[in-house]
Amino acid sequence: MLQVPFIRENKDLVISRMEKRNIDATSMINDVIALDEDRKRIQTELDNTLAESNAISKEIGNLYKTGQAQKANVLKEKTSQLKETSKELNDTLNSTVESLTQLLYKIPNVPNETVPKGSTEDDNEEIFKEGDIPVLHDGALPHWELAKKYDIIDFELGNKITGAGFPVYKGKGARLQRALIAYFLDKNTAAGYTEYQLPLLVNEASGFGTGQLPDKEGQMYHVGEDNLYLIPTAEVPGTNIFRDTIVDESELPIGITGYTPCFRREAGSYGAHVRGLNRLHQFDKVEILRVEHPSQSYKALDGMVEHVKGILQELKLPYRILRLCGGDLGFTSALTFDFELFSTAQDRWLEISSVSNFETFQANRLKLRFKNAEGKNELAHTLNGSSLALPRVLAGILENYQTEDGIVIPEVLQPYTGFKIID
RNA sequence: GGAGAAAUGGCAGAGUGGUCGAAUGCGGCAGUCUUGAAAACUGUUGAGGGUCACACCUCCGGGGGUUCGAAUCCCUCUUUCUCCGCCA
Repeated sequence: MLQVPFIRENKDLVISRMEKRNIDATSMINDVIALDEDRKRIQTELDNTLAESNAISKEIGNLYKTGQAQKANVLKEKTSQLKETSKELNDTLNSTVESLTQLLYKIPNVPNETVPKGSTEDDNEEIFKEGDIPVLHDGALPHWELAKKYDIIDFELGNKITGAGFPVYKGKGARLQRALIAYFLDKNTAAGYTEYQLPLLVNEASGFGTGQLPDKEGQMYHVGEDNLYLIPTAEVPGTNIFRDTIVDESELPIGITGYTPCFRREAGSYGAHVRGLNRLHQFDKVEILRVEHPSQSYKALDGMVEHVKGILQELKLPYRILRLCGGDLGFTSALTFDFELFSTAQDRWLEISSVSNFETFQANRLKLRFKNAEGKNELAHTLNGSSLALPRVLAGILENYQTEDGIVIPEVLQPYTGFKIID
């Protein structure tokens, strides 16, 4: 959620940057400013009424103490009018604040100046590409065929137990998945991130804090009985660690990492592109999150990109990095880099990581602040990224590392799997 | 799930109708002293709105009510603790 003072002081900038998202924000921004002025005006009026009424109450107290009950009773009559006025003003204030808040919920984050204007993923800007695309032997298979051939992932079994999008990993498939999780966590902790194990169900306030609620609740599975949501990403419980907190400037930067399953309803996405591991309702992911001083957050974002690059280099997988265009940029993000892995057997790029700087957009909802050098409380910046999302990395390994003798395990993973080939 | 108790500032903990945004202790910060540190002493130390700055307003788990006036009384929700039940 954007800060009203920021909107007020940077009106033209906000409107022009929103054009990158193909949004004409003019009327929304004007409404925000107008509503905020209303709010201030009503608030002041209410404050004055309350001040008067407080003063009278104090006087009544004194009169009673000095035995002047008659005079006190006269004053009491006066307050009933004030009470009525303040009640009305309070109602007006509440509805104004509510309108303002509802409007602010609808306004996405201001894109960074480097975000290209664009409407679809075709307008994303490729900024880096690395890794050799392997030449596969004749009869190379897509990962869902490989999964069946080597009996390491059973999609039909998942259908039976739960439904589509809940695969069952078996034997070396399960072990490879566990190896990847351990490997990612080790890489992240070696880079200074503190490992966390987080709740997989979150309450409304948490969903609100990171921006999933109120508008995107259809993406999450909801447990109605207890009004809890299954997490779509570790970003939600991980970032909400810091909800309603004021950290000391010396504690920054904060880096945490965590492995969690992720649950996404993915309503409405069906078709050829969701075959196999490409799009699931339940998948595993290792996430990295940072809380940064505003002056350091873009440097930190670059650092996260470099970190993820390092992992993909070690895995020797072909990948590219995209700078997302305004149209593809998430609601809460100011700048996002997507990592895509080339799936050789499918001949297409698969998104495996998304690294974003949210600036103060989440912090404002979370009330995540730090005490700055002047002793003032200031909103911190939050960032996060996948490091990495499991299924598509697994798909990429299966497809890119397949040989006629079986699937070779990348060298860095062998200490984790305990085997060198799936055959 | 049943019965009871509780929720106050970073922490501990007073406060049961008016001058309480809140005693006191610890912690934090600044200063005095010291070569430096510790100790001791002195001062300072919640958040938000509002203002050029003051004033002023709101907040004692959340919401509602009683009252001229609520941290304090009533209702309700949530959470925590204790006992019982169940249980990985």
